[in-house]
Amino acid sequence: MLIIIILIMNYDDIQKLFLEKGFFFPSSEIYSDAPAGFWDYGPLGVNFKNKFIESWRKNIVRRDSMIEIDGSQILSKNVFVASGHLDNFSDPIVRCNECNSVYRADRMITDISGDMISEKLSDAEYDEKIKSLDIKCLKCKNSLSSVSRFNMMYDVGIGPKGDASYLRPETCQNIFVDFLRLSKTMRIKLPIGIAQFGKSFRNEISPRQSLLRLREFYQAEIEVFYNPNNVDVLDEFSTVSDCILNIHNSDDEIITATCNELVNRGVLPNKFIAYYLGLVQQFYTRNGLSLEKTRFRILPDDDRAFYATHSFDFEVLTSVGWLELVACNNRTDYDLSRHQKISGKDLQILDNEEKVLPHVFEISMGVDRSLYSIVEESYHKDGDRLLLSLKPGLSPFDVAIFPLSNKNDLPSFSKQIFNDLKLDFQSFYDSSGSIGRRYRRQDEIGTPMCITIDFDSIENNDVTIRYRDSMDQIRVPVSEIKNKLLEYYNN
RNA sequence: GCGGUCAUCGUAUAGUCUGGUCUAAUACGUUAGCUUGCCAAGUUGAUAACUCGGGUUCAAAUCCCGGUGACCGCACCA
Repeated sequence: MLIIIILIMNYDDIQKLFLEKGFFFPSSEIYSDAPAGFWDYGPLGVNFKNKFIESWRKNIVRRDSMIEIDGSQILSKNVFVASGHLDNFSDPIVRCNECNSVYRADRMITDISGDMISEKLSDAEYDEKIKSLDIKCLKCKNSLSSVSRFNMMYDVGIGPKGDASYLRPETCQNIFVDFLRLSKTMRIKLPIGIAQFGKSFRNEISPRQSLLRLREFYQAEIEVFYNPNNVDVLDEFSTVSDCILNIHNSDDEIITATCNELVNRGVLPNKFIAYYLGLVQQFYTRNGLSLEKTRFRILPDDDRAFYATHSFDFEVLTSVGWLELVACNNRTDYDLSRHQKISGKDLQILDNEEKVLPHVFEISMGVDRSLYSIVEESYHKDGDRLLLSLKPGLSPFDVAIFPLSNKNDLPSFSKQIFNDLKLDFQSFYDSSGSIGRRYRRQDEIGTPMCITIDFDSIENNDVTIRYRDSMDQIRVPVSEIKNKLLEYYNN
């Protein structure tokens, strides 16, 4: 009996795969002053990311007839005055005058005085408290500087005068500030999802773990605008009512049940929210994360972002612990009312004769982290074979084409097949090394099918298709290749 | 940002303590042949590295100082 040992890979193995195969690598790598937290996507990473986003478009955006925008990454200061990021996104910090240790002023005062200190005080109020409590550096006991602000947003000077503006710390603000025009030009009806995929920027104090904590990263966000008086009338709910979710509640219990049961038992507030959580679960299951390793964590009051009334973090269990992939937040009318106030524009729209300021439910996906998690769960060692079992449609290459030998007319015949496929499928041609080696190389980067042309191929006009997961081989006529590929990818 | 540990071909290691045959080695990888012809075989070549800057010294991968980065811990994580 053959025993196949399947070994699970950890963070270091994934990192090595990324670097060696050109998925991702550090930005500005050849310069010694390359800052941490910035990563470039290599050729395989780009293909993989594009396919992941295409799956997001197909299975969420197009499925629900959402509309998509692609907004500017630099936004005006007023956007962030309204959004609250200028106030809430900056931490009050103090610095030791001797050893340069940095502390959060509010937490330090809370720890030492024992009283809860708000993070919303003015700098002068913090200075006052530090002085009256005679707080010194925790490490070297020397005096502390006065309070200053560390804002996680990158500021950008515009034009010769350097007018203040910022790189967006989340993609969704574009959606809110574009809402007025979209509502007037796109004939939208509530509920309507507005989607955006793009870069966000946060000046993390200490980025770590490559793709898991970046200073410049991809988000795929959906803001669902809805009428708060009308949240339970969603026809589509039936498509997820039997979808099973793991809910991790604030009492540290795990509740596993269908969306329908979770609403009926009051674990989830309504069908509207349950529907979108179901969509997220279905999307990730389809793309390779198993239910057993995923959960929605209900965030307790003190853990939620400043704009949210309900928050559910979709998390996945990886070799580095539970990792947040998607933040699902009920932002209510926080954003639109703030933008309405600061901009002075009326952002209400008509919904069945009723004038409403829509509420917003947000599904904010961290793309880089999602890609990492999918690779970690898909990558394993099958005997001595390294195998990346990505789901159909996610692999960097759809198909690889190999002439068995470089003799006779095999290469030119193979090139013809390659040229015939490469516009419709992400194809890869390789003629060097033994055939086994070529198969293994594709296994490791997840290519699900390889086509081999042998000495009989020219005469019979047929090829061998070899499958990644089973290693099975089938013989098909050249005219059948595209059908076989479509059969696999539409499965 | 702080503290600890660390940094050598694409990757994993040797060499560093005790400076000098280090003209930096080995394996895997990559690559060009030969061979083979459906699962990382064999064989002959080739490829490619001392993190960056400064200092000590007759001589630095090796010792000293600083920068940058990585890992672990603290803090941070909208």
